[in-house]
Amino acid sequence: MMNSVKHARMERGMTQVQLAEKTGVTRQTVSLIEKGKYNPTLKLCLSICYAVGKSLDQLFWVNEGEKREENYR
Amino acid sequence: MMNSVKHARMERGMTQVQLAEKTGVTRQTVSLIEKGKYNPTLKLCLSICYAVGKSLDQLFWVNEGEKREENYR
DNA sequence: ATGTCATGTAATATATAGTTTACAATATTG
DNA sequence: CAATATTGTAAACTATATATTACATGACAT
Repeated sequence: MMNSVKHARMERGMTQVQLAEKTGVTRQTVSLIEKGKYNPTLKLCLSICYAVGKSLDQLFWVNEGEKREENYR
Repeated sequence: MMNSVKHARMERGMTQVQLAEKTGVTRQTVSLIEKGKYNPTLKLCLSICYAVGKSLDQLFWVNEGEKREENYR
């Protein structure tokens, strides 16, 4: 469950605590999401998007060698 | 929690049952998500994306009068 | 009319996302 | 170095996403 939340957050010069406050969630939750150790809710994903000024695709779409289905698009 | 899952599914000529099977989830879950009554997991959102051949932004980004934060982008 | 098919929805149960508290580890800065 | 800020992580708890079973309804054939 890789994502680019950490990169986007640091671009904005935000700390995990600040992002957590802004998204109404705990610092631990932010940490685990950045580490890819859990599977956030869509609502939370959107909150994070708003907080760091990125879209869902920019933050959570896995472009690399990830397990995207072969017959996509 | 509006989204365009239903529209995308019908474009593909899929039934709720088929989408449910393809995403490894229950028909009821698909129904509730389409009705906007539930807040799916990122993993499930991605499964749905793959199944109907759309991106996260295309399916789950709320462009309309939704509560997107004023200072986005 | 009757028989499927696709969908909406409710009740109860289970898995897991997110909280709380707490401590450790690693920057970072004086 | 010491002091402080930032992050990683663990255990026990709470909230909620999802499963299971079940019933109801409308569409559309036959």
